Amino acid sequence: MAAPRRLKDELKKRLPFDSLEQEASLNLARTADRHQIAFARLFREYGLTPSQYNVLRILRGEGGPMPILEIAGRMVAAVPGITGLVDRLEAMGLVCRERSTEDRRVVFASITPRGSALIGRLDQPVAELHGRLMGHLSKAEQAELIRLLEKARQGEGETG
Amino acid sequence: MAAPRRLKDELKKRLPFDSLEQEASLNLARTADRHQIAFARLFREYGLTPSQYNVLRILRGEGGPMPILEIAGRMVAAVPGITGLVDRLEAMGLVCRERSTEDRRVVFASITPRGSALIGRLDQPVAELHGRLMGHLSKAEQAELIRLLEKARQGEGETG
DNA sequence: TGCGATTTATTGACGCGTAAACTATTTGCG
DNA sequence: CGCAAATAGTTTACGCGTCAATAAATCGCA
Repeated sequence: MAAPRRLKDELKKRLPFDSLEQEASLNLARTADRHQIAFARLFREYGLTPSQYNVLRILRGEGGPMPILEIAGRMVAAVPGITGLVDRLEAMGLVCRERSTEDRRVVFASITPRGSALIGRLDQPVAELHGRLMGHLSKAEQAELIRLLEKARQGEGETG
Repeated sequence: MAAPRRLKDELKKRLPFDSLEQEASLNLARTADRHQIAFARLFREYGLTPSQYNVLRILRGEGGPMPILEIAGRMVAAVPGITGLVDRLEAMGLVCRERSTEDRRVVFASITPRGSALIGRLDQPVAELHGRLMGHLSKAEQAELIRLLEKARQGEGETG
């Protein structure tokens, strides 16, 4: 896997502070982490984790029952994690499961009125937090940030 | 905690897609996640998790023994998590612990030669991955992205 | 000096993400 | 039809992050 011998191999110790790419990369990670923590705190006030909120948002957006794997597909999460997530949301009464009659392998989940009410109460605070975290960037800056982030996401599907 | 009654409360259902702030926020989260996954895959090839690599980098940068809490302080992680992290790294022989003689509450950790060798082997691939993830942005774009991310990090310490 | 508060670190409980193995159901191909 | 392959979901095992509680050592102040 390692690249064949290169001069750079000899120099790889004590680089000054690597590269602009690395600085951008680390800034991205750090900023996202900070923001994520702020959201996690908000959600916790309502008894939810970020993942749980995410599932509820997806289900509300869908409007009706949705195969569990499709929920997983819209999240960053891999397949197996979704099971326990839905388990807990079901135990809280925020979603419900039902097996498909057509294909009995498929399990649908949908948001309950109670779940809907809960994230409804979160809409306002969530919007305000988005505003607080990003609002001191001008609209032009936000648009440029979005453009750069989208571009930054295009360089990561090509090694696999 | 909820803001007093506003017209927006009545309108809060079925917003089109909220705001530019939200779009920026979600782009940030999504992009960082994708990149983080790419790094996690790389680290796993070397038997490390991102957090473990992070600890090793910090210890290498420090050069010598370092109080465990100071390691935690340089990471996103909260205090308690650092213990198990160092536990495992110690079990792998990549770091070692030693109690301070001056203040016997303090536990120092330092990187072992084996730990140093391991992340040394990672320097090149890590740099290459940074390059692959960010390299298709021009230098000017990277600099602008860094600026915007740093600015985006300034709006999140003020609620308490 | 002595006792409570603070600091440093650890432990335990819980939720999440990931990989690997497994079950149940459906599909496909001979 | 019948059995292998694919698909949907779950379970298990492990590592990490967070909170709450605890232990050990030190500090601080009467």
